[in-house]
Amino acid sequence: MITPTQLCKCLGDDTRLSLICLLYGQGEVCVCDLVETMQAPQSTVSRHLAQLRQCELVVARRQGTWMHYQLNPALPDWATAAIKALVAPARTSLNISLPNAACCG
Amino acid sequence: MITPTQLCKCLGDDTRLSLICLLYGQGEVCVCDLVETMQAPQSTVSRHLAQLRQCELVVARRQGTWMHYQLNPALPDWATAAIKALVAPARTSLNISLPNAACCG
DNA sequence: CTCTAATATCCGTATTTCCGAATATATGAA
DNA sequence: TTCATATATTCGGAAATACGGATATTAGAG
Repeated sequence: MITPTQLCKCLGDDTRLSLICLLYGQGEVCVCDLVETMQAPQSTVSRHLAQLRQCELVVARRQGTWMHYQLNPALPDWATAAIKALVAPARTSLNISLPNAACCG
Repeated sequence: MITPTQLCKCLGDDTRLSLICLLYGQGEVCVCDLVETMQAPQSTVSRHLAQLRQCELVVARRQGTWMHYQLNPALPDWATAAIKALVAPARTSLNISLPNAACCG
């Protein structure tokens, strides 16, 4: 189970917090869309997604060659509350819009 | 003004999150009490307090030789909400009780 | 099987962060 | 002024973290 310190460590990085912002309220998003929206190297995005998966902040589902990520719907309430408080100001300060949906249908 | 990434970085360390837990809901606490309660070297506590001050998560008031710290009462709402969500589980996972009040009256 | 696309992992390097002893600063008392 | 106490800062080294190109893995198509 994730601890508050671990949650904050995970969210205390622009790339990872951006990913969380892109996933929040979006259901599933595939990696190629995240890579394109963030304009970051694929290996960077994938590495940070792995870290978010390890902390169980996100869950992944494979569909053919694509991987679809979403926020873990089973997070503890305190984690959900903290993320909810952070997403709106993070979207502003990191200049996050909605994820593109160009790669997979 | 603090950003969500900076807030999370600040809280993503056991020592600093413990300090926030000790200050939360306590009004002012002086450094000597924080040092004694945390059983950490004075320089470590002071260094982390300086970092929290720099992010404006806490404010300090000098009274003679003592410094009294408290949570910044003027934090943005989103930061207050995030901290509020984290303090209870952090107190559990970091085993934080109330600060001692032994050193200054 | 081979080829291609999507994603994950590896690896060396650069940067950041943390630590705590030692030292510096600031204040009040004598 | 000198001394003692409380706190802050400095410093060098250790550990953790981030980066991104190169490579590996996985799955579907042909």
